[in-house]
Amino acid sequence: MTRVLVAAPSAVVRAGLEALVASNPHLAVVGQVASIEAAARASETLLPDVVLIEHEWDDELLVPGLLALSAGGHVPAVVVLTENPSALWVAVALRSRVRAVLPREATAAEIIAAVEGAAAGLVVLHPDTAEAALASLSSVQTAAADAPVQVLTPREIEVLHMLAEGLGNKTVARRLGISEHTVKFHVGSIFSKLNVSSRTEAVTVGVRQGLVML
Amino acid sequence: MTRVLVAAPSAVVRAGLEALVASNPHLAVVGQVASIEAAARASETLLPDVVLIEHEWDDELLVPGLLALSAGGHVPAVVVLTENPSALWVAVALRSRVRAVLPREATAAEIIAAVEGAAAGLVVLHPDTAEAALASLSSVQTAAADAPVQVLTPREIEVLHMLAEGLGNKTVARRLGISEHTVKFHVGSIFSKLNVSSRTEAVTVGVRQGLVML
DNA sequence: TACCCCGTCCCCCATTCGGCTGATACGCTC
DNA sequence: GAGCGTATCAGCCGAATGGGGGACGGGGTA
Repeated sequence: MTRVLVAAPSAVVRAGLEALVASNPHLAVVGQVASIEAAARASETLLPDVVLIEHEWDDELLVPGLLALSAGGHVPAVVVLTENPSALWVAVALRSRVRAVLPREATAAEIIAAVEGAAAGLVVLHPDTAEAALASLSSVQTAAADAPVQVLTPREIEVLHMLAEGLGNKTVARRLGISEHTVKFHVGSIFSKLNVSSRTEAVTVGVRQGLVML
Repeated sequence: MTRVLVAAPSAVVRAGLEALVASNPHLAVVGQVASIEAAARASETLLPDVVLIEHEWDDELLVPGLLALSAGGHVPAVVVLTENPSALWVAVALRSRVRAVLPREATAAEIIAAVEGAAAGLVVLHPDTAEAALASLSSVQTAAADAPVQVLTPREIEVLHMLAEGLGNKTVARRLGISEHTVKFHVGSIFSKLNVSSRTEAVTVGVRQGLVML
């Protein structure tokens, strides 16, 4: 019997999830809480195998709670129902105890399967999410959406990597063994090719286009 | 009732998988075949929901068969048991109808969960595989590991998001309806909490720690 | 050869950034 | 009520950033 703890801010959603989970004879709901922080506390006494979390807002806000959930003596698997699971979020989540990420519109069968898979220690993802997440690792850019993928010269990519590390022009210059003026020139070229106007923006665009990986 | 077609070159393995699958009341084995090509043909008449494939050798040899399986009128989900699922193979497989990839040493509970997840249309992976696949996303992952993940205040996260967009302090100030001085204060707080010294570095660390998503 | 792109270097200059020392006010907890 | 954290505001200043301009060599291709 797999023990499930339901966490959702809305009582209606909690009731719905509990009914859905309890309909499966292999699963038992051992408790309901309103937040992931409460789930982390309740986890110590209820000892759930799986914590099923539904939440409303930014995925980032979930991170501290997930860490708290992984910090306790009893570490359950986590299933997250979220609005719009992005690839990067999934990558981060899987480094904690999150084992499944589903969109909130997931069907009953999907949620049941995700909970059971998570209980078995498997990673369960929605196809869209998985494809997006795994697409990032086939580093060869798959023609990013709008822009025809600006081609940076090898030197520019090298510089862009250092920008991503947060290095200043002077440090980049020392590391490449060239003058700071030249670095500024390269940075300027990157800006115009990526159609941005600040080094920080250049990094985000570079990451989005797969030019650099964090 | 989920209809499962078992494909494995070894009769012993087929029998084992059939027993394992049939032990679950939700699953029914509708047939056994010795190869993926045979599975593609049988799929047309047996109409399985899931094809459970166990195979011995290189994963790449499976690709033509997977394509055949996806080419027919009836397209089942596919669960693959393989020797050593590599990240790259997984990425490729998911673009066809493969929904689950497990090592051959997978436990009964894992296989059952994978079949059910695949039937529900979900992607199921073994943690090792998923981790390996997603590890490529972050080549230098030391930051998240050692640091106990500094918790930023909501306001700081808000500011960090705008930094990631490449906005300047002045623009952030206008957007938040606060003074530029206050923005600089928040940025400074972010720096010290994230232990960085430039806005660009703050963004990369924030992304790596899941505080912001690109 | 002439042309273009890449990489290198240089100057000037306005703007921005980051760090410093301060202050006020709100809400929470002890 | 005292203390702490969060959020707000202010001035100051040195350093870094970003955008102009022009110039030189080397490796390709037309």
